[in-house]
Amino acid sequence: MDAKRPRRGTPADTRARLVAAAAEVFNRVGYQGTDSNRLAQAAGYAPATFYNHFSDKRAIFLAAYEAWVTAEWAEVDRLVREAPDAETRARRIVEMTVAHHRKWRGLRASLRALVAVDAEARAFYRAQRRRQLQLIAAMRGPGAAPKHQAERDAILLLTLERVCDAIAEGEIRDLGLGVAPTVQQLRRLVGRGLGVRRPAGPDRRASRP
Amino acid sequence: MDAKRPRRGTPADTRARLVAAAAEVFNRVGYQGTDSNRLAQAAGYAPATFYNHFSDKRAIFLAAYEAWVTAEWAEVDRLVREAPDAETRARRIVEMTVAHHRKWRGLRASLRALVAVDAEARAFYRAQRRRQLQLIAAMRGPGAAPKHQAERDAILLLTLERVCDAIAEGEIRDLGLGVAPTVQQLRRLVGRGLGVRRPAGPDRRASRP
Amino acid sequence: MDAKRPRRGTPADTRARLVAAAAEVFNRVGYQGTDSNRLAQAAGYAPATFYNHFSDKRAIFLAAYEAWVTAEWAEVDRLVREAPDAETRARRIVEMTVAHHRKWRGLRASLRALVAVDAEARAFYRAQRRRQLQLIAAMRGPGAAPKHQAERDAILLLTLERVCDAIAEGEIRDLGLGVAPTVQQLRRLVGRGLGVRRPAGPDRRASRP
Amino acid sequence: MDAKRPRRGTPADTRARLVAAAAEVFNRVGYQGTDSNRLAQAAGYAPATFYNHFSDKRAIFLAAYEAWVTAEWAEVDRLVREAPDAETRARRIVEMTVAHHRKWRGLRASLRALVAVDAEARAFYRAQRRRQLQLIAAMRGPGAAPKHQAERDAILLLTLERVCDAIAEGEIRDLGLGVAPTVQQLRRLVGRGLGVRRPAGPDRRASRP
DNA sequence: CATGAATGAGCCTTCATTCAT
DNA sequence: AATGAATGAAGGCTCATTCAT
Repeated sequence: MDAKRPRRGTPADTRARLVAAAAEVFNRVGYQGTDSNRLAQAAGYAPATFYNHFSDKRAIFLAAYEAWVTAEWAEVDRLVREAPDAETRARRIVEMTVAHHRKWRGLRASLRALVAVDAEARAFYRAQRRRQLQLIAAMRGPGAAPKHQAERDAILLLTLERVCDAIAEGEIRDLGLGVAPTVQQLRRLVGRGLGVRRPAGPDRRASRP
Repeated sequence: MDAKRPRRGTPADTRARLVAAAAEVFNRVGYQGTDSNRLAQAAGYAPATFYNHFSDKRAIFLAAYEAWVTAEWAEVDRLVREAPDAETRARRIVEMTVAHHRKWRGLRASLRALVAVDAEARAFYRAQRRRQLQLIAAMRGPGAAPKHQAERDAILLLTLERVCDAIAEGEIRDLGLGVAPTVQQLRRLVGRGLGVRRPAGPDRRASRP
Repeated sequence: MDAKRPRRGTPADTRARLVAAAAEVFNRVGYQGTDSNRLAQAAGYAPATFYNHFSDKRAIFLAAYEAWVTAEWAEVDRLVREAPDAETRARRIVEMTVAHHRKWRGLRASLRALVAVDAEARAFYRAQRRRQLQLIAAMRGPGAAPKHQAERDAILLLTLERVCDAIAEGEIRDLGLGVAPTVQQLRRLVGRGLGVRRPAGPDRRASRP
Repeated sequence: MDAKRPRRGTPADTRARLVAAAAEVFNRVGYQGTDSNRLAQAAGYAPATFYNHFSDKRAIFLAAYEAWVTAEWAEVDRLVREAPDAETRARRIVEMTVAHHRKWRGLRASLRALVAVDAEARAFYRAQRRRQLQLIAAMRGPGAAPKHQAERDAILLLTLERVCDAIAEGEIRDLGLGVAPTVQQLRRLVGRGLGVRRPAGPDRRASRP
């Protein structure tokens, strides 16, 4: 686990190494499952070095979360811009979210636990959420929004997140459900939520009398 | 917070007092926010008494969770049976879920954190989840289920839970959204998910050609 | 250094053992020279036991100081009451003070250092000082006090203490001065300060024209 | 508190800046209340620079103490030489000592704590003390000294110091005593100790038969 | 069964000091 | 000489757990 001694780099390098190592450790063993000494060691540093860069464990956790959120958005943004049509866009968003949540499931779980208990973490988390909603609104583009569109968006976002967590954490599989159909349903929800007009087809709702 | 000395009752009484006190404490300060000595003290017992009834902190937490889930289900069950029609049923389920999540938001947050990290807690949680899905299936009644109905139900359940958590934790309010419209949307989702046939009306979907 | 495990006594016994051991350790290596773990170990206990009885190192230090001051006063009180005449009384007070300061010189040094830096320790110390001045006033008995008697008493008390510290710490000896003559001068000062009327004799002052 | 970067001067300049900054910091927060990194920073240097000039924290403390003692003596010397008569001299010595102790009370408190615990600091302190006693002897001038004059001088010096500390630290005030009367008594003691022959007057002692 | 003093392993943090530049 | 990032040993304190009563 311990990296080689990378003594004497720029502070920014050291900080980045600490954050990267911490993200990996938090993701693997959880926020409560480690301590600042181990995080330093995982990055190849001595305990005190940690405190030259972060005031405490929470601070590095929020830094790791921020890095993660930034990376995720950069990708969402790219996907949205490159998507040839709305349906592709919805599909890619779901795929990307599932992949991200799979990779960072431990970090995400720790995040929610911390948010529940720590006011500063909560504020930070809410700020990210607000930006996500703005991104969704931007995707839908200008135009007369139906009533309660903001609340609908929030519900969609929470659903996407929660179901992707359930997939990532193996909850869906453990319940004897299929991941592929679940993802398919998610795509439908996201497509509709973002305004995809679907053609008539083998859809349950469309075939109703 | 410390209860008066309730010493000497049946062991079952002691256990029940410990669980009740623990539920309250966990809900208030979180799983990580307390320790077994304090839990015993909160129930009016000495530290060692705790270990006469539970192997460790996780055990009492799961007991508290089980009690909570049992209570919630008893109420859901009653609501469902007493509801005069499907729409009322949906409304009551949402209201009850919001209320429960509001009251036990701290306990729920701790639960998810523990589930993410602890295999036994996870198994326990999954078992509860399975029973919830069975209950939903039972509500819809017998009959040919459309394709992927189980996955749809799971998504609905997760959405209901996650959005109720967001309401309970103040996330909706902090995002500048309305709780009432959010609840209204939830009712619609639950109503549809459970098979309510809605009359034509001022609904966006209904106005499609 | 470590005492045998005296497990399971009354809390008061444990506390008393901790205080006694701490007084000895503080006196030997100073307040800064030890830590709570070592204090517990010196009394034969585990680190955590310390914190069952004291909130921190300062708390046990003040407890040790209080015990010391109480013991010293009990002895002063006895000496004063048993002394057949004022001169004997003065002699005994000086002797006792020298002996006490010799025995507890390390503790006293730590006390002054702590008082300089810690407000609570200071308040505690001042309270003891006030009682000492009251005791001196009581010794002199009722009657018209000359002007500024309180200030004279305070100076006398500080002088007695400081010179006894100098004797106890070896400062007098290191300066090439005699301890016996120093003590003799102190006796004279204390005797006069407490109102002894000395007969004419081979005293410098008495021989003035 | 951090000084601007004064880099590059003679080593002696650097050393002097470090000592001056350290004296100020020690006086404010005590010897234990700071560390070598902060001392360097307070003087505007990097941590390692400290170790280019001093072997450890104790060394710079003793340097600061030496500078202080030197300054104090230079002033005492001047006062003594300029004083028109013995009474004025006594008054000025007391005033100066009070002022110095007021200004440097934190440094002095740390000094005594260190002297109690550290042999080298003790030796250094004793050397200064010896020179003070020589100065006092010189003040009194040549001539047949009464018996135990050296011990009397030491007691006088300790009394002066200790009472001035009590004034500087607010102990006198906290005990409900007057600073002015205390200073007045000190002047009397110093005047007599240094051989002032006081005229008959409203003094308690003078009224003796 | 209930007690409660005692435990010991270990987490969080600091600080005097070093070393490559 | 000055730097400043890095260090590692250790101090202060906590907590899940035990055991003799």
